[in-house]
Amino acid sequence: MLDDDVKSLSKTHQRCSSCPVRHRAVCSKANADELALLDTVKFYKTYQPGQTIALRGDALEVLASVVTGTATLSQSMEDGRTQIVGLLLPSDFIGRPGRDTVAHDVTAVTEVTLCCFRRIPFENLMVDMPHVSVRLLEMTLDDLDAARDWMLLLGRKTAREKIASFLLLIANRSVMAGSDVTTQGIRIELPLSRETMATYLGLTIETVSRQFTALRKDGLISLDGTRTVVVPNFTALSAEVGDGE
Amino acid sequence: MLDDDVKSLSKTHQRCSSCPVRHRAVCSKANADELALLDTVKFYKTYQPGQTIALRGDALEVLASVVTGTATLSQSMEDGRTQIVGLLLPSDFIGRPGRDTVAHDVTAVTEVTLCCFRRIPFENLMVDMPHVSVRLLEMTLDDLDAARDWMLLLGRKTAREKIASFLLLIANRSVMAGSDVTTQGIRIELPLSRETMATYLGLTIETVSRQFTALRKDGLISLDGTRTVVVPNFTALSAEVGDGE
DNA sequence: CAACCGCCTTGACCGAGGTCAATGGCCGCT
DNA sequence: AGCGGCCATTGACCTCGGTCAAGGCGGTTG
Repeated sequence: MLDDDVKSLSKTHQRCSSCPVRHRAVCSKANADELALLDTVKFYKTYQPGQTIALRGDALEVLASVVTGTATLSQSMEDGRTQIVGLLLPSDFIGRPGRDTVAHDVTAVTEVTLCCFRRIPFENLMVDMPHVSVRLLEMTLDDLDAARDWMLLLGRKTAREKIASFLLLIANRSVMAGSDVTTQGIRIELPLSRETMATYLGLTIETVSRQFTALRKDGLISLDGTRTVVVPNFTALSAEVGDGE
Repeated sequence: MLDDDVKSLSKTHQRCSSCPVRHRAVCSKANADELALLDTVKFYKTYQPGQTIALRGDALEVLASVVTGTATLSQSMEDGRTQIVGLLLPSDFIGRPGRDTVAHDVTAVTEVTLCCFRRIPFENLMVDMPHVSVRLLEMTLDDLDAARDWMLLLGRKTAREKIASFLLLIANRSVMAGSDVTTQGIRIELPLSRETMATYLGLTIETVSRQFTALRKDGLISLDGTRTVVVPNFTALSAEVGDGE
């Protein structure tokens, strides 16, 4: 994973103390000693939008935390049908200790910066970093819950419910990140194109588009350009999701 | 979780040495000391087919390994639409250390026997059982992979592909468990009713039924009663799955 | 042995969402 | 300004799988 031949990537080393995901990533519970250990094996890499970060079946040499940007985890069939099985956002962890191949394709959506650890040294250090392994188990359990919630969406929700669920997911996140909440409503930037959303939601691009216009005509959202959505009434949109949030 | 008031459950204590899942469950890497620790907090419980083992939102007081039988993990919407998000088979682990509520409904499909651990003592013991925590992380990562594979099935596969995938899943498992492989083909017992399969595959019961007859008419399977399937040509059925197995 | 019940199958119909194709905006480039 | 590329939207049509409804089959009960 993490192809070394790519021209566009930069390698820098940053202080953990100024890291934007210091308090949420796999290292969030690490003490000073543990951070010092991590520091000995970590390095940064940057990927451009659309760039492949890793392919299913590749040798798994590097584990990483997302520092900035958005990436996708996806799974494909031979005929090209593909399903995004996870969104990777800042603080999310990529790769699995104890495995030697990559399980899913990883692709950069925006520009992505990773904080990387070579796998073998990281695994060896894990026994000396109990807070890191505990945090990793915790994050993996969270990912598992998220994956299972998404299974309900993929298997049972209608197109409209899928779009509403997705918008609320992004809205919740961007509110947490401290974005625009005005009297006009909540203003959110979509990190994904229509096509990527479709791949995430198990829909086609046309259906995504049609549902956006349907929600707009029903007054549940308004669009400012193609990537900015204003949600005037959060509760009204929540009612479209189908389940109890 | 694990309702204590139910009449039909039995509580026994068994020797780990004769446990059928000793080499695959969360305790599989435990040494003698660790097993002795587990022994101090473990007890058995049995549930009848259809019985609820735990409900989403319940206080999570007990963690458990499935010893025998089949159970489902499921997620429901207010209007009753439900999706099975995981199958629990012998050696699978239920519950998550570090959480205090149940995340998904757990239901017995067949008679189920669990090897239970009270959560708090188990969590406290975890620090003294490194092999158990490592194994738990490993199993959780496997579950996550399985969940993500299932997302591809739910989001992108046709009804026929879903059924074929499911049959191969069960076939693979029953071959591993050492079941009937004759010159007539592989004989498999379905652990689930049509309805439960439908809930697992994101289909309706009618569609499941129709696809079974379609596969039968195409000579890919033959049915012996309603719960026994014979697969004469494993490779031919594999071709119906759509992806590279 | 008839009545019943749970589960499965089959048929007729319908509709949500996929497919195919044309059109429209936005932006950078010359 | 004009052109071309990319992405999004819209429309017309079709199909897969859902819905509704009617049996069928096997096992159990009186």
